[in-house]
Formats: sequence, structure tokens, C-alpha cells
Amino acid sequence: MNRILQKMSITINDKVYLKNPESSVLGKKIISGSIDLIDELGVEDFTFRKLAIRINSTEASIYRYFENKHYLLVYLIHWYWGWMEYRLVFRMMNISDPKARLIICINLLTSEVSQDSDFAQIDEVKLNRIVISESSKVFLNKGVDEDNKVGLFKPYKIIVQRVSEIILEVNPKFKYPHMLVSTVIEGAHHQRFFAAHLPNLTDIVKGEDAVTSFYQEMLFKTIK
Amino acid sequence: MNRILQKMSITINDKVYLKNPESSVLGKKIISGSIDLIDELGVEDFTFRKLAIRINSTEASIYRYFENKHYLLVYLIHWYWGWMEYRLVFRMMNISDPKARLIICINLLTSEVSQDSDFAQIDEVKLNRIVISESSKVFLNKGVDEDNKVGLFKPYKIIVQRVSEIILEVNPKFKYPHMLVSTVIEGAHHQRFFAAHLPNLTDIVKGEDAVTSFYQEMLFKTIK
Amino acid sequence: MNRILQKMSITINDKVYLKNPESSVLGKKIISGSIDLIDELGVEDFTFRKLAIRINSTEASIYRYFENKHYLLVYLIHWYWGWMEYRLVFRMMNISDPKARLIICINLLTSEVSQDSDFAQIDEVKLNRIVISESSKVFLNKGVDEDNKVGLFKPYKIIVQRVSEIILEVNPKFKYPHMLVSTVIEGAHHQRFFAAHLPNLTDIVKGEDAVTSFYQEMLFKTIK
Amino acid sequence: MNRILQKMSITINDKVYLKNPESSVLGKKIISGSIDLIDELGVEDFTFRKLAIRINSTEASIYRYFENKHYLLVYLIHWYWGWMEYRLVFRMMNISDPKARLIICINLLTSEVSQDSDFAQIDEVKLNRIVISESSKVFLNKGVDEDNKVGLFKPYKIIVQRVSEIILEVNPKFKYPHMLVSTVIEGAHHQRFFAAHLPNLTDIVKGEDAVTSFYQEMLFKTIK
DNA sequence: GATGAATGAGCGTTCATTCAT
DNA sequence: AATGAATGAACGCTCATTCAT
Repeated sequence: MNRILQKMSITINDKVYLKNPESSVLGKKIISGSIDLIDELGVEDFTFRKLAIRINSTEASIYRYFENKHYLLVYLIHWYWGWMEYRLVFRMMNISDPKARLIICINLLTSEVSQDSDFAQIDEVKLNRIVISESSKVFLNKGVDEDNKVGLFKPYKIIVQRVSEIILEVNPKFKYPHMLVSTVIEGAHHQRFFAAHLPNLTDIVKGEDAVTSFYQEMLFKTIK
Repeated sequence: MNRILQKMSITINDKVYLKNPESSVLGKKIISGSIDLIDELGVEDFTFRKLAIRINSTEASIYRYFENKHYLLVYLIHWYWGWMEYRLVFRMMNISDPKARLIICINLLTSEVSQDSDFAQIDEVKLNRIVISESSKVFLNKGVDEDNKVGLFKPYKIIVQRVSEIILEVNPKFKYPHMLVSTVIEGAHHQRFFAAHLPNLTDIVKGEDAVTSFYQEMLFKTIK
Repeated sequence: MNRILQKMSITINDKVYLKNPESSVLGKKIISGSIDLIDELGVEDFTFRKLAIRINSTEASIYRYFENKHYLLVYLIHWYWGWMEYRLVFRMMNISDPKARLIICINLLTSEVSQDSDFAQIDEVKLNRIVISESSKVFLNKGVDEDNKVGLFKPYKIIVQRVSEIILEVNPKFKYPHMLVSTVIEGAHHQRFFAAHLPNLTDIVKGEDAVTSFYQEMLFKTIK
Repeated sequence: MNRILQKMSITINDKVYLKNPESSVLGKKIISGSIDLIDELGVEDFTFRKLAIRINSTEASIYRYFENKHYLLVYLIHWYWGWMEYRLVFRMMNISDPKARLIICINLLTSEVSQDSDFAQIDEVKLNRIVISESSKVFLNKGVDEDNKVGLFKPYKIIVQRVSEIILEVNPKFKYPHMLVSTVIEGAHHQRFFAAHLPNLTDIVKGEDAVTSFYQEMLFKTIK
């Protein structure tokens, strides 16, 4: 992907952080360090103490940026979906055929992610792994309703909404576009995880990206 | 559902517990108490200390039955899938048409659960809510590979396998039966959760069980 | 060593146990099992629970024999010193020269121990390792004075007394026989431990039992 | 002993602590409090919880300084041997005769300790009692080899090495200098303990420091 | 006499967080 | 703005022990 702007940056809802981590060197270290560490340890074992040690800072300093690890994780996931949206928009530019647009969406949402040089401090591959393994924990949580009220799931909903609208362009009578889109996204995440850890639950086909193929087929057949 | 046997019981892999909770009054209180408490608090906030207080016992006593809360949760989920399998088998008895069998499966796997009087100490409605909210956390976890080796995901895999085989009866050429089944199961769980907490991500239709309708439609179209 | 009596047994002060472990199969299993397990884990990590599991019994059953692990350890050490006394007496039989008697004592007290077939359920090699590593912890303890009053150090004192008397036969004017004997015994134990774990603190000479040589030399020079 | 430097301090291997207790008021309270409390209770019954209560702080705070009570004990013992080395060096200054030097060593290593005003927060009398009763437990332990690798016994080894070298100055042909020195040190500790608790195992002579006399005599006769 | 079941008490540890500088 | 120091609160776990059968 070519660089669009000299300095790209994904904007994040300012309720997620106390101080914008993009605004300082330490902030950026917090972001890149937390991506590394959450990928290594998983959210359960990830703590501000460990992060502080890893980035040679202190717990107190990290608390200046994020209220707690929940919000830090929300930040990372927001960034991911913001980035995904930017990629969707960018790739669909000047393409008007809704079916073609849908294919682009499914590809981006279900394929494996590769490094994006536009964003220095973010390791997108690790972040994708985090989104796959940890993001559902953000809403499968007793605090969902609170979080939802504050708008913490906006970026994800925007994606679902955008793709749902394209589905309705293809088939205006289809009754469950949101269900279908969220099923595809969450399903693809699960399948990637299963492929890595619980292969019995998936169908691996050599030399083919089975996940993307499957969800593409499923989606088009379902909306026909 | 009618009682089949005088004394029904779902058998659980004995690696999950240290001492069979079915073997004592305290054990049964641990099971029913934990279902109540996990449903109330979520796994993250659920602790053996709190459970002990709730059931008027001690942490030490609970530790005689389960190594830690992870295994207790695994026990509950095992029970759920064991029960689900029993219901599948029971409902499909004497039905040979694979399509009819599939419909039964989808119904059971995606519909809301209601109380089952056959199992006194288990509140199936709460347990279903727990499975929806918490079961994916059991595998989205750094310990998956270990857990998988010990056979901790067996009961779930059995269900997926069973339904996959029925799909192949309907369409022997379908390439992704496991993916499809696990997508349906996990998808339905997510949709139930969304319907309760994040309605924007789903499509609620009044007077209809949209979730079951959607997944039934999706499945049959996909395997055609 | 030849068998002296058909059935040899070392008698232990009956304040050490609640029920004589020699009186039952389980009691004997407790003794042999605890020797194995203390040798493996060290007293700190040794517990009645672990012992119970090892010998396929229960904690409650072990409590029938010993009040706690302290007394069990005391029992083992008593046995060791009782056995040592029996060996001393036996080896010195019919030898009247005090110097020769002293040499026998030093040899037995400072040499490495080998298996003694007279006592089936006791592994003397392991027990010797336990005495070396753990016995000083029995008296380096806030309960010493209590333990001493009850006579818990009798068997050890008897040995020290016996050898002291021989020293006085050799040199009736020597002022510190008890100090010398206990220094030799404890010293040899420490040196054996150092040789295995902290070689810098000792002087290992190949092809020679340096420990015994050293203490023999030291003792005879000191009492001259 | 006169003050040598305005501010004396014994340096301790920084692997023993997480945060140098000399660096803060709380750290110093931890040191002095632990000396008091270990002397009172013995290591077995000494816990961070009890220490926290005694010094009006919290367990969490103590954990900032020491990984666990084992390391705290190691710290105290390190300090003791560092202090002992400093005393040895200081007392032997300008004395060249190796026999005279040896006498100084034996005196310091085997005599009773008295308060040293140079180190405010350390009660040397209590610390000496702790070293006598508890220090051997630090190495008579399943973790010795690990501890030894990390250098946890260095300060003690240095002392043994130093005195061994003086012995070789007196008699270059003596084969077991390390054995002799460690026997003297450990022996003197045991004798002091016996004198206080198990007098039958020692030879107390009124109006004389029997322990020092004995070990001095023993050492010189042995190396002749 | 031996065991199965249960528990009171406390330890070691860590976390999330605050305060003062 | 960042950090060093400290702490309240709770968790996970195990031990030693008792009681009823």
C-alpha cells in the first residue's frame, strides 16, 4: 500500500485515554510495548507492572495515559478497526460494483494481516493476533453495557454498518445483514485461532486460504 | 423432555476434577453455586473465596474438588456439551432424513435454552448464558495447546464432528463442514449476546427467533 | 555385618510416636515412605499430605502414628543414632585398646554409610543423607529446650558420651572431650554436604576418604 | 573499635535484594525489624506478614525489597560475613606474624559478639545469634546448588579462603586447611548453641571462654 | 484401626492504585 | 510530565488438623 499522506494517523475516541499516547515518546513506547507484551502473555497475564519493566518506565507513568489495562486494550482494538476502516475505504476507492466491493471487504476482514509500513510503532501482525485472541473478551464482560454507552464499540460497529450497507446494495431484501457481517468477522477470527490451535474444528486445505474462501462462498450464497 | 432413565447423569472426563463433584452433597453445592455466581459476576470476578462464602463452605474444601477456577469452568462447559449431545441424540432418534436431522441440530444449538428438570442441581438457563459469555475464554488463552493435549475440548469437538457428518450426508462434496458448524455455534452465541447488549450488531425481528432463522437459512444455502 | 539376632530392632523412646510404627504394615510404610520422601524433597517441602499420597494412605492415618512431621523426623533420627550405637558396640566388641576403639568410632561416625540388610524397611544410605541435611534443624529450633526436657536428644547424647569416655581413657587430662566429639560428628556431616554441594569449602583428595582422614588426624593430635 | 570512615557500610551482592534496603528509611526498618523478629521467632515462624505488622508497614512494601524471606535471611548473613571480614582485616592490620594473625581470626570467629556502634540499624548480638541458629539452614536446603551458582555463599567462602591461606603460611604442607577452617567456624557456632541449650554436648569451664580456647588449641595442634 | 470428608487459619504473592516530589 | 515510593486489598493455594464413620 502506498503512503497517502506524509504522516498518517488513526484517530481514537478521546474517552479511551487520559492522555493521547501519540503525543509523546513515552506514549508511543506504551503502545508498541503493550502490543508486544499482550501478544506474548495474553491479556490475563499482562499487567501495567510488567509493561513498565519492559519499556523501562513506571506503572505510575502508564497510569497517566490509560485508566487501566482494559482501556489500553480498547485503544489497541480501536486502532485496529480504525486502520481496517481506512484500508477498506482506500481499497474500494473508485470501485462502484457492490459485489466487487463486498469481495474486497471479505478479503480484508478475513485474510491474514501483513505489516503496514505506514505506522511505525504498530506491529500489525501482532495486533491482528491480539484482536483475534483478545478482542471478544472486551465485550464478553459484565461491563459491556457501560462500555457501549460510552461508545467503546463504535469503530467496530462502523465497520459492520458499512459492510451491511453494501450487502443491501447487492440484495436490498436480505433481512440479516448485520448478523451476517458480524458472523463473518468473528467467525474468521475464530477459524484463524482454531487453525493454529484446534485444527479439528476447522477444515484446512493445503495451498489455499480456506478461511477467506469459505466465508466468501458462505456470504454470497447466503445473500442470494 | 421426558425422563429416559430413572437416574440420568452426564459423565465428565475425570481429568477435569480432583474429586467428582457428583459424589457428595458439597460437590453438588459447588456446581450449582458456581453456576449462580459465574452467571452473576462473570469468570473474571468469580473466585473460589466468593464461591466458598456463597455456599457456606471454605476455599480449602473447594480445592479438594477442582484444581482452580479454570477447571471448574471447564467442568461446567463439559457438562453443557455433554447435555447438548444427549439432547441431540435423543431428539434425532428414529429420524433418518439428514435434512430433518440438521434442522434439529441447528434448533438445539442456536435456540434459547429452557430449564431441564432431569438435572436437579443444574440451572440450564444460567449455564447457557455462561457458555455464551465465558466458554470462548477457555480456549482464547495461552494454555490452549496444553488443554487441548489433555483432551479438554473433546465434548465440543464431538458435537462439531457429529453435525459435520450430517452435513456431509446432505452434500458429500461440501468442503468446509467443520468450519460451517463451528461458525454456526459460535456465531449463534455471539448473536445472543449481541441481542442482549449490542443490538446494533444484529438484526432483531419482532415475534421471530431471528438467530435460529438466520443460521438455518445460512447453513442450508451454504451447503447447497 | 552378620545378623546377630533373628529379628533385630532398634527401640525408640515411646514419647516420639503416638503408635509404634513397627507394630503394623502401615506404620512400616510410613517409615520407609518418609525416608524416601524427605530425602527427595527436604523436610521443608515434606508434608503428611504428600507422604499419604506416596504410600497410598491418608493424612488422618499418619496422624495416628505421629503428632506431626517434627516427631516423625525425630523418630528417624533416633533410629539412626540407635543404629549407630548398635554398630559402635558391635564393632568394638572384644577390643580393649582405647586408641583402637577410638579409630573404630571415628570411622563409623565420619565414613559414608552403606546399606544394612538387617533392617528391611530402612534405607540407611538415604537416612544418612537425611541426618546430614536435616538433623541439625531439629535442635536449631525455638522448641529445643522443650524437646530436650522430654529427652528427644538422648540417643545423640549417648553417642557423644560414649566416645568422650574413650577419649578420656586415652588422655584423662583432656579438658574438652564432648566438644571434640560433637565437633567431629557435626563437622563430618557438614563436610560430606560441602563435598557434594559447596566444594570450595572443603579439600577433596582423590582416591582417599579425606573426611575420615582429616577428622582422625585432628582428633588424635588434639587429645595428645 | 574506632570509627574508620565517617560513613561505613557493608556492601551486599545486589542479586540478594530487589531494592537496596540501605537506600530508604523503610528499607532500614525492614533490616532492623527482621533481625529482631527472626531472633525472637526463628526463621520457620518468621513471615513477611508478621514483619510488616511489627514495623508498621505492609507485606507488599517488603516485597519491593526482597523476593522472599530466604533472600532476606541471605542478606542478613551476607551482612554478617561482610562485617566479619571487615573486622578481620582491620584487626590484622600491620601484624605480619601468621600465628598472631591466626589467633586474631580464631578469636573473632569463635568469640561471642558485642555491639558495634558503627552500624546503627544492626544489632550485631542478635544477628550473631541468628547466624548461629539459622545460617546453616540456608545451605542445608534443596536449593543450595542454585544458590551457589548465583554466588549466594561468596562472603562466607571468602572468609574460609582468607583464613586457609594464613594456615598455609604457618604450615605450607597442611593438606586440609578449608576443612579445618569451616570445621572451626561451624563447630564454634554449634558449641555456642549447645552451651545455651544442650550443655551435655559441650564442656563448660567457669571463668573461661571454653569455646575459643578449645578451637584455638585444636587448630594449632592440628596444623603442627 | 483406618479412612473419607471437611475445614480454620494463614502464607506468599500480586495487583491496581495513590501520593509526594 | 514523569517518576519513585509505598500501600490496601485480595487472590490462589496449602498445611495441619479434626471429626464422623
